[in-house]
Amino acid sequence: MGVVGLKTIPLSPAGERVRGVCCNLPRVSETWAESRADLMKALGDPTRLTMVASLWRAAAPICICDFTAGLGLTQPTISHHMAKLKEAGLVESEKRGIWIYYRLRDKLPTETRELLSRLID
Amino acid sequence: MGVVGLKTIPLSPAGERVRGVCCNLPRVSETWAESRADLMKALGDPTRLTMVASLWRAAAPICICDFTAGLGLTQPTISHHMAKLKEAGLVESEKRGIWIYYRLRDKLPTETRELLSRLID
DNA sequence: CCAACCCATCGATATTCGTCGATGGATACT
DNA sequence: AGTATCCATCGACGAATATCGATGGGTTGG
Repeated sequence: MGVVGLKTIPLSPAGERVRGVCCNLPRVSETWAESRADLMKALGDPTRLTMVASLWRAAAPICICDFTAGLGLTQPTISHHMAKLKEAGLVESEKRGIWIYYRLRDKLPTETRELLSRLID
Repeated sequence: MGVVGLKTIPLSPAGERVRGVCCNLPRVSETWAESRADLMKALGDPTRLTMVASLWRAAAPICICDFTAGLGLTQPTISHHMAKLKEAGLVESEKRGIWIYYRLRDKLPTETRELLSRLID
């Protein structure tokens, strides 16, 4: 439970595999795979990736209307994507007057931050 | 074309935004977003991410049947996921006898390799 | 030659996803 | 008060996706 992997080493007379015998996989944590896949999924859409890259590079926080103007998409669509980014823990928001300012999350985990750095820079 | 971004800087008397005026976004290449999002999408599934991590850590190449045994999924399903990884340029295969051995692509782009390193290690 | 194994592909199905229009709440300008 | 702007949410719809069973082509061992 929690780890995927299996069985014993495959055998063979001449170093070849044996029919019907599948060999052991490196152990990979299921919870790790779940959570990281969720992050990748959040970044797995061109619109969302563009938004993240914009926030990554932006000096000042950005509003929904800015994205709506910049990418050729409707306001509900941008809002929907932003909600996904927020749900993935990548983005935080702050309401000021009429606007809601979005920025990359301040307390981003180091791994995530470095991953974004590799991805965007 | 090819770049998303826009317009002029927003103005305000007291440093605040002006209604109806959306400000400029940092420039993000569309082709970049498309291709990177495709990569993220390939990694955006727990099963595929587990397979990639296994291949990343594996000393020797792995067969479909190994994954079929290790993850609780059908052979067509594993084969389907592997095809997506190959289509994303992450994986290459070599047929030897009955088996088809899969491994992480040898000539993986440096960016991609470093990204996988940040993601998995 | 036949049986067993490995694998890709096809067809089908249920679910998720991206997008839009419509609606309504909140805030601010006149 | 009335109007305009910003935004989240809802409902809907088509497209993409993950999964399976069935099928068939290769390859090997008996």
